Amino acid sequence: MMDSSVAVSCSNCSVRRLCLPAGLSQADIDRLEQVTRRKKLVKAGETLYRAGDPFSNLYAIRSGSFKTVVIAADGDTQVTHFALPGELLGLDAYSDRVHPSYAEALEDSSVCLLPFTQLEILAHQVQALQQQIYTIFSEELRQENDILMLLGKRSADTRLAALLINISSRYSRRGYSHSKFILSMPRTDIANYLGLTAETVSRLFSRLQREKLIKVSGRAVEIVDLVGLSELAGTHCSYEESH
Amino acid sequence: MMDSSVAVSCSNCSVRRLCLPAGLSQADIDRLEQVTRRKKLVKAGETLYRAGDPFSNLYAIRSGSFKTVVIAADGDTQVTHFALPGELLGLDAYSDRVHPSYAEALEDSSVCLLPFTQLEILAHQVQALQQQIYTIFSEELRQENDILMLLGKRSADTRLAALLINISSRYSRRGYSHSKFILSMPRTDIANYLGLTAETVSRLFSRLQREKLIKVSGRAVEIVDLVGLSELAGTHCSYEESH
DNA sequence: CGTCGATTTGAACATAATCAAGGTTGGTGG
DNA sequence: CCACCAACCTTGATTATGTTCAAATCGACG
Repeated sequence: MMDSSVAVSCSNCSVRRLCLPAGLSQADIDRLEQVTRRKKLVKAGETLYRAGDPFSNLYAIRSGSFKTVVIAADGDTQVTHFALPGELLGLDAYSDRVHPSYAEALEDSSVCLLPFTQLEILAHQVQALQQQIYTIFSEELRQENDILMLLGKRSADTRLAALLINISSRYSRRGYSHSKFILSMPRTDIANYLGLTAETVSRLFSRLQREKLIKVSGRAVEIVDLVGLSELAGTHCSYEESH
Repeated sequence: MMDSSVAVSCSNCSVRRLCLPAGLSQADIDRLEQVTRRKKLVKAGETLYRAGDPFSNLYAIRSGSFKTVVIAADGDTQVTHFALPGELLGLDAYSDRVHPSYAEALEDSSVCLLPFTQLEILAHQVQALQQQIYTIFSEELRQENDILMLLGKRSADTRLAALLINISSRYSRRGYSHSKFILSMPRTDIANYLGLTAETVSRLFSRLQREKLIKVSGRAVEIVDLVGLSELAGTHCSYEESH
């Protein structure tokens, strides 16, 4: 890990308000920084961790994006998450001390390493951090609920619409445009995530464009009719979850 | 809450080894009991909490079973969980301080009330409890991954097979037969959970019986060919997660 | 400019949804 | 004890939706 000497500081991190430091006092952030000194660069297509790897760190995404994938006994795979900057990876490994999924960078990315044992000790001393960890766990659970909702809905167009709304709101939360963004993942990953085939996803992009809800050009997406898309998705465009 | 005076003790609870006390010393359990004194009875069809209710307690199921359901903006519902004895309900409410789903008893049930604020304070003092809470959060996340896997798989028979295997292993963990059990939920709930219709689920039960993988009579299920069913489910029957 | 992977599009097919009856089961009251 | 009712479950016929297989096109990159 030749890049581990790179100095990292939460204080001047561009995604700190979305990450663990959110809501912490400057003094607490100073203490947090003592366990988050190391970062790691992961190139597009490389894995951050593999299924079965021992659990030692959580990873906070500084830049780039990842997909997490679980592998069934029969070798079948399922994309379970698309993770964006400020989001945490690896929480689901705690109980087994082993990562149940693998995380692969969708583009060149940078992550902070959070040694969990040290984080645990610090959380014991800093009440606000403890609560922040609970919050992140809980938010993760709630987000999974949303995905379940999405996959439970039968129609394919509803699923894609919901994913676009979801990604849009997450980009907007990062401070980027909520109407124009570049999807970092290929159609096959979107399809796998939504429980569809790549062909169907491609057709849906075409259809949504024909219906003047979005504009697509490869992985570049522009949401033209947010209200219409939200109605299709069934999740009346929720941008209020930002704060 | 007229039943709140009923004395409850973790020490002699039949599901303690599946619940929060798992792995705690007797001394720690004694302390835990001080915050878990109250229990509540919920009749079949009644709700334990509703979506939007303020978060104040976690609920540990002592007996019976529940479904948790999220309601989309368009009124559409999605069953997200079937919860059995020893399992905890309400964890996903932490971040918003509000329950994002409702929990309804599938049969007459009994739960322990765990006031989260008190639990949090105690966890701060008892390291083992703190870790147990992390573990439960993390297990919950991992379980959600399994469900995603399940919904992502295209074929309906695979989904039902996977659910049966999952429920079977959970019953076995409780000490009950893993080959014979009574499903406490109606077909419509199974269908909603699996992203199918009740008719399809009914046909699938018939088909799995015709193929000699199971025997069904209403809600009573017997798994005849566990290996065959596991192969269909794709999750090579995992009973090793018990300990 | 050529190559390879990713994407789009088309046509035939499969799977599960929908619509529509029947058939069970358990609880209630005569 | 039996009749009745209301949920719940099963089964069949038809239809809709998404998959599969196949081929053409696009686009990044050497």
